Amino acid sequence: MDVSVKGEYALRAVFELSCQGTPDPVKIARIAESQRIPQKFLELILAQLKQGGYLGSRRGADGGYFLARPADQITVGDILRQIEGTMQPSRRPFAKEPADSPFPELWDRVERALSCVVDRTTFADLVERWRQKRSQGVLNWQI
Amino acid sequence: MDVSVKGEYALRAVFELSCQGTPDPVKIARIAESQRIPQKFLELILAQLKQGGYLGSRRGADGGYFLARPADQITVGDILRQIEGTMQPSRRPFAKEPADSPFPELWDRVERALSCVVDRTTFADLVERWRQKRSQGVLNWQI
DNA sequence: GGAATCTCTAGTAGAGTGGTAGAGATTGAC
DNA sequence: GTCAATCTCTACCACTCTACTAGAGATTCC
Repeated sequence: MDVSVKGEYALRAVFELSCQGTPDPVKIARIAESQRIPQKFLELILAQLKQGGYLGSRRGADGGYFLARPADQITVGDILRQIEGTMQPSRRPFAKEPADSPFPELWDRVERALSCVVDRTTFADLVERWRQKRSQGVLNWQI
Repeated sequence: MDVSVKGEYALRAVFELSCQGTPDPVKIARIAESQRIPQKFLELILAQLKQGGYLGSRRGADGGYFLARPADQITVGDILRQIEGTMQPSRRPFAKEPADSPFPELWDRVERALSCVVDRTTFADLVERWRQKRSQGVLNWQI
């Protein structure tokens, strides 16, 4: 019931871009450093997110990646689905189950519950909550 | 974001025992057959569920496994946690994250949403829903 | 005693995860 | 036009984990 490291890296990268506010491209190297993600691995992840239409990029000096649309129009669920492939708890046509079983309905419920969180949380929400927490509470200027 | 095959097998086995109604032990071989689970693999799973206190067993002729408590006192979440270890979407102290990040809170929300489904669904619920569906709708007597 | 059952310890093939390596294509600055 | 900085593409790989399998041992009931 867990998210892969790759999925977490993807979320952190998009979060980093969402924090920028500006549409200027950010270098892979910078994202890798500030989010502590292995750079070559991050390259693959960002390419995949670009393929999904969530990011854009520019090559050459002053190149980098940027959000392809505003942060309030990208959800956590979008990114997770793009990286992990799906969100269904059970996507197995194999593990032969008796045709008549109570579990498909259960998995539907689980998926809807998950969806309620991840498809309603945008990166704009994440940035906002994070800024609020920073301004009120524990002061920690690591980023 | 998925449940392992082992976890599914565990759920199906407990469901099978819950359907019995009677406290008589059911043989591994019978559960394996009716739920189409590889028998030797199922042995390991049932032993683990017994360790967790959800099942009891008896050896010898007329032996088998049975629920250690009533089906309305065992939840889907109990079984999943016993088999999968946890339900947190992210349990990684490695993947070094900046100390100050919006994600732990997100994972908490996800876990609570999941919990709402799996910790409130007992095996008695599953059996009841399944019986209702059978009596009303698609008639299918595979089990 | 013996048959039927659970129990315990090992092992294992294959897929998947989490990377790394390096050459190539584009861009911007000079 | 050249050079440096950057993204892009293909390939590879070590390690872990998943989903099993094998087989001998311990109990129980008749």
